[in-house]
Amino acid sequence: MKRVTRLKDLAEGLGVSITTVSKALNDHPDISAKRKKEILDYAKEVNYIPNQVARSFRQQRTKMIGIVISDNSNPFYARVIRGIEETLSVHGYHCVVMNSHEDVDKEIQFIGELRGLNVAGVILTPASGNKKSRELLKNYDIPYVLVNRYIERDEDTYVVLDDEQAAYMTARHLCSYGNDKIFFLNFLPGVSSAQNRLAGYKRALKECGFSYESNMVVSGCTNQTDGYESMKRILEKNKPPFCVMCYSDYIAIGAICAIQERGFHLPHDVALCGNDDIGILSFVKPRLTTIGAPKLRMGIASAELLIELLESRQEETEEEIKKEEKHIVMKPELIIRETS
Amino acid sequence: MKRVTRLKDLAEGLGVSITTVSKALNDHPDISAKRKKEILDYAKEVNYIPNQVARSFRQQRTKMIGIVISDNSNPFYARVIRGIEETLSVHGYHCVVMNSHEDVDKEIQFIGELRGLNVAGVILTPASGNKKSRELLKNYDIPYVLVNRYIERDEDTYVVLDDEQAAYMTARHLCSYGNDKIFFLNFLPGVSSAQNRLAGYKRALKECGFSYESNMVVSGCTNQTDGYESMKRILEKNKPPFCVMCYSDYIAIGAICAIQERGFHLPHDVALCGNDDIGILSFVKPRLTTIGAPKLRMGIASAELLIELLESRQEETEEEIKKEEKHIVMKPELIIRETS
DNA sequence: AGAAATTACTTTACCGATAACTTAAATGTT
DNA sequence: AACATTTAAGTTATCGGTAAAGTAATTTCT
Repeated sequence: MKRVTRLKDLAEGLGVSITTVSKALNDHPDISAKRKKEILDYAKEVNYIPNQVARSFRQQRTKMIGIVISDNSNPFYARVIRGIEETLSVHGYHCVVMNSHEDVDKEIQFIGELRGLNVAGVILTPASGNKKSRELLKNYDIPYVLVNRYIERDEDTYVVLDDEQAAYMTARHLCSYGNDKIFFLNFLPGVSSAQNRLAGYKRALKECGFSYESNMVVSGCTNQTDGYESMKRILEKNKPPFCVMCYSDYIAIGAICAIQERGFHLPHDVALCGNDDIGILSFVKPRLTTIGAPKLRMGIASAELLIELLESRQEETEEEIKKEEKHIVMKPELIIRETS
Repeated sequence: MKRVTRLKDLAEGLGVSITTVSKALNDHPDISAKRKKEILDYAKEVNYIPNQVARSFRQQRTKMIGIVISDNSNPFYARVIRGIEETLSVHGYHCVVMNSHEDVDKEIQFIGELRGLNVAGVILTPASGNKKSRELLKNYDIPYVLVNRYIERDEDTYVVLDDEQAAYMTARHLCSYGNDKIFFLNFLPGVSSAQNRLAGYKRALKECGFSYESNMVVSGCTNQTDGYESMKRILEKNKPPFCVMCYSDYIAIGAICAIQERGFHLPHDVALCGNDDIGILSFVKPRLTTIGAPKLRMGIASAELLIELLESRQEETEEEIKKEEKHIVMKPELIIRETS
């Protein structure tokens, strides 16, 4: 079987020019309906697949989007990524996913690599409030959307959860236990979501007439092990009953493990809440009280925002670069189950 | 700041030819050490990033690898993908990850898209034993490695777990309960790993003198919900004590939920085993007995195999395409915890 | 009817990098 | 010194597609 991998092969097979074939495949009005059909049929018959590399090269823009995420092994991001991918694929885009593992230097390196790949845009979960990433993206003139976290509240285009509200709801809920000890196992302090959660936590305490004590907040928990270790340390110095709110379900699982190991019961001795509502835990006992986040919708929304940016850029002439930044803040939902 | 995005800009800035710059950056022996340093320094100073699209186009091969995985939201694959990505990135490759969601048609569509992207190679978790995917990859002349599953035992290059042995070990372990009822919540029947697990299950039963009854095997379980529903149905017709082995930890979690809802206890009433040893569950009570699979190593091994294929292809002249297929079968490890 | 416009194509140029080929100067050999 | 070889460049062609500019043939308009 002769290999048909180029427009040239199609053109020769049909006895027309390369441009005619190109225009026909791109539904250009220059080509008559009859010819168009003829060419499309032939292309299909010989299973022609256009060379995206050549096309990207010629057009100076690819249909590739870079996704820099802090941790793809977290089912939370797996859902977000799925939303992104499915939305982008409808528009003919593909994704290169990179894992920064919360490392800003890696994040910066990845942005450089994505620049080299001439990606059309980037969706980024910034590893911290470090402005270098934004600077690079602007410098390289790559449209971007931040997801789940922002670098600065009033800059950029982003899709986040209302973290302040999420933490506020959780803390208010825990306050109802009438117990003034509410520990907070928080995430990395440089990250916007962690900062907003802390703010929501403080607001709830204040409203409920509890005093904020910084030694009740543990910063820097990222995974189950951190949750487990932090909880163990808390249990060494504090006797239940008390409450615990966790930045993520992952942290919560580790904390629960430590609590149960000590022989305490949820929610009787310790009332505990997670955050994210990752799917697998809905089947695990004790069923975790958590904050439901619209993970898939966050992914979809950020992809849609990015596509908007890309399309507006197509239309606009050099003069009028309308810099409309959009901030989408999604509503959290408190899901009360068995641990509180 | 003047934009320096092309070799041409570097060449003009330095007063040398484009080719000289290209050769210097690629460490070609033509260029003198002095000039090379001069060019490299300048390129670094102005933060030149080579245009991979142009390079890929010219060289007719990209540094992009397609990964078609059946479900990236499963932490099992998240680990495998991480191993793949980290290994490939060392060799300068990037990854396009696509989710087939166990749908062969999507898988086939993706392979076509990857062909259009001119990927250098593909790592694939085939959604079934359907040979079309292999045919396409061969037809398109794309080097590929299968991971976690194969299409046919003696074909292709693949990295899998010894599923037969994994199921055998699990079933033998459960046989020791002296209870002749061992239910098996298995995966999709078209998938090699599910077939091999069934074979291992049968071998263990036979060795232990138990008879194989097909109504004790439930096929087609893919997630927690399937595990939950299947277990519920089993409990309607069967009274504990009995044993259950699950194709995955996900299925196991669903099954445990159903068992506990009925008020039965693990492992006293029901002894149950999962498979995969996904990280999050090591902190969940009751701690699941499972099969440890070297997920990261499977990813690394498949990436290394693919790179081998790519490099051998570079060296070999058209005549001698040495078709060495490699099959890597990794050893499973039984991790006995609290559910058995 | 003759000019203008439209249709349906073809020809040409080009995107950025690199491989193959060429050239000029420096160096080595007898 | 004459010629061969090596070194360090520069020139040219090219990958596959598409945008822009050209060109005949046909249709429309006044």
